[in-house]
Amino acid sequence: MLRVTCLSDLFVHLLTFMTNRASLQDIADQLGITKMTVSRYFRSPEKVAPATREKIAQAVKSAGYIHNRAPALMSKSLSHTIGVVIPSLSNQVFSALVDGIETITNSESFDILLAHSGYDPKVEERKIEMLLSYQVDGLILCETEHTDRTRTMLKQAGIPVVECMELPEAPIDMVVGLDHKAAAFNAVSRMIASNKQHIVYLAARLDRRTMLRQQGYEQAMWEAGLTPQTVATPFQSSFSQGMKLLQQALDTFDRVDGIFCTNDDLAVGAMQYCNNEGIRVPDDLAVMGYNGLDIGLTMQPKLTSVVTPRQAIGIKSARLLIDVINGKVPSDKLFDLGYSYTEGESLS
Amino acid sequence: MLRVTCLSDLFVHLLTFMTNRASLQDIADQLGITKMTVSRYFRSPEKVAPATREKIAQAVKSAGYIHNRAPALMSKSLSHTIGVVIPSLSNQVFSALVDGIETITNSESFDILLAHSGYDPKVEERKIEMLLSYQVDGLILCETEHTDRTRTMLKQAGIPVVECMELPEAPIDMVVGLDHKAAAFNAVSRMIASNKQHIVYLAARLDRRTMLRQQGYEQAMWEAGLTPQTVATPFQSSFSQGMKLLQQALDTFDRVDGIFCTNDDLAVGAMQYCNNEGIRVPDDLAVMGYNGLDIGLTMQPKLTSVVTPRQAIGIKSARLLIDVINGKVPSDKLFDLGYSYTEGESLS
DNA sequence: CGGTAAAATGTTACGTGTAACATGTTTGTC
DNA sequence: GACAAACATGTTACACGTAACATTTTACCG
Repeated sequence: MLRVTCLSDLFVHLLTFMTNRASLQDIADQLGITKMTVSRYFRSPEKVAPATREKIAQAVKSAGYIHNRAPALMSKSLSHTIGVVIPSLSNQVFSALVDGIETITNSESFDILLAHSGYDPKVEERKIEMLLSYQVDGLILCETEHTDRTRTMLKQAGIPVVECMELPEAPIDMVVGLDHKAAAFNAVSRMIASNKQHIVYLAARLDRRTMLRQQGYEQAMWEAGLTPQTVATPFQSSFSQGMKLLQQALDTFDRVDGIFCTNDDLAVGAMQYCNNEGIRVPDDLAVMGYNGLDIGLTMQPKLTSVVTPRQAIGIKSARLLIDVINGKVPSDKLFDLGYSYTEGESLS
Repeated sequence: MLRVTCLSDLFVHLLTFMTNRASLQDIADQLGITKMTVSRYFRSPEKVAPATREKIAQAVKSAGYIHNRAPALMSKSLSHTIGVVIPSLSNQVFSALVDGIETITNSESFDILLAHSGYDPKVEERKIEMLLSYQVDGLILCETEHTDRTRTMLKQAGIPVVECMELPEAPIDMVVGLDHKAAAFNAVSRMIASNKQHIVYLAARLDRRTMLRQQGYEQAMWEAGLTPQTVATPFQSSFSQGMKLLQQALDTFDRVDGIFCTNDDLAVGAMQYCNNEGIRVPDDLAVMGYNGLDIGLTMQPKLTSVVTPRQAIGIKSARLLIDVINGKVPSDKLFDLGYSYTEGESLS
């Protein structure tokens, strides 16, 4: 029952309704109860009498109350929110990762605050600072290169952090990923095993993961008594970069009978180039990609590619992070989730 | 100068430092000043004496203070944050859009809270509710289908909203986009003008934009006295879907001499299929894509595609939203930013 | 120096949901 | 109908950065 003792009270109510967003107090006033009961209605409805529950539900609906998490953020209790920083918003690798993360956060009633860094540690620093200012309970980062300030901030923030996708040399806290160098080594060894000798590494956007794959590639070549040869561009990788890099490789080196591409974008671009130029894959040129994206399987022949378990990495990362947030002690701080291959035909 | 009157004071300081994150008060106590001065150091440093500034800078650094926006969110003042909901995290269209948005937010010192809906209005509703709970000053949405509850919430939230990419029938507030039906009509008319008569529309993920393009396609066909024919799948579009849909079109219809694809993923998949099957583009089959992504230009022949000005849409959306947040009255509530074409060769 | 303007710093109050504890109310049992 | 237990609701205090206003300190000039 709305209790209005005088006209000015009503006026104040109307005014509040017009200008400010409704608060718990507004709902409570309207029903002649305290905001605590309304708060309980949201947090633990079973503790509110059914009749009251009904009244509140109606008042909440008519007032259009929207939860305000600001006060809760001020208390030291958990915000039930984790921050996720991905490098790019147009890469299936990270969208699958976030999908994995969300299967866990949804079932655990955690929220995600998402930010993207554009592969730039300075931007990552800024975004992490923003996420910390929202009092997130934990962070999932997809890169392992961080500014000094980022490392200091994270140390002082005192929240759990998962670095994922890769196994960093200097982990901040926990790690869920795979060994890109080992994967590259294995992939190139496969190419060599199928009698390719003049394998070139195609690389773009020279970040750490690209470098690690290069190391694996070079090790596999040296161990087989072959000479590693690389063409690289600092630009963002793309299909057209893949075409250009293959062209450049063929121009630069006497013989090329295989290419190991740092990702599927380059590999597909390169295969396009082969199609256009009449180079037969895999007879004239073996092609190995990295990531195992859908597009590789539409190629003729199908692209052979290293598959990274990105959804599983997302799931494991979120699981681990939330467990630690909830006070569990993890069995380990590092999880290597390995890799596999697409069933392609571009190798031999 | 650190003023510690007794040992227990020091102990409390240490304890605070160990367990809780440093607050403005902690910094102030350490320096024997009030937190207000420290707050000013962050908000308007020019109002703090240089000597004090120096001291605070040092204390802030050693304490590892990280700004906490929770209290500010409780005041009715602006949070200088806008929420952005995109449908997908692996689509160049939306990453370019966000890039555009960020050029503006960066220069205006606004932060972005990002969420993704997976093209699902129910998920969009949840994400919007979350963003509102963080007291964002405005919202940019990339879809025009919303649940009833979303519309109610947004009305009651009383913040400006920009719907972008499209021109909705029932706009919530402001709109920045383009007319997909008109673009499709124009694109198909071009195909007809280059003497194609049996043009099939290839569609996936049957959302509103897909439908609008279908309407434009059908209108163009009818007006030219031709019969529209569509093959569609409810699944997410992908390169392999493009292959399948073209195959299906060729199986289903007697003659097909052109395809209009709802996006470049399908178009590229379809062109792959042509490459694989020896269908000549554009002589046997004209192909028109939609979005103008990089990959289209690596094809042989280059894909002709409708280019949507997504970066410009992002810039305009953010500009408009922030202007309104800052109290300006916009000259208009709807901005149609048009479309253009890639210089492709897949048409004629 | 005196006095005023400007600069620097301080004081007070505020916003709002919730934990922890306290009080009031109903239910059920003998 | 008395009383304990369970249930429902209320009370109080708290978190912390900042706007608005108040006070103190410094700078400057005749």
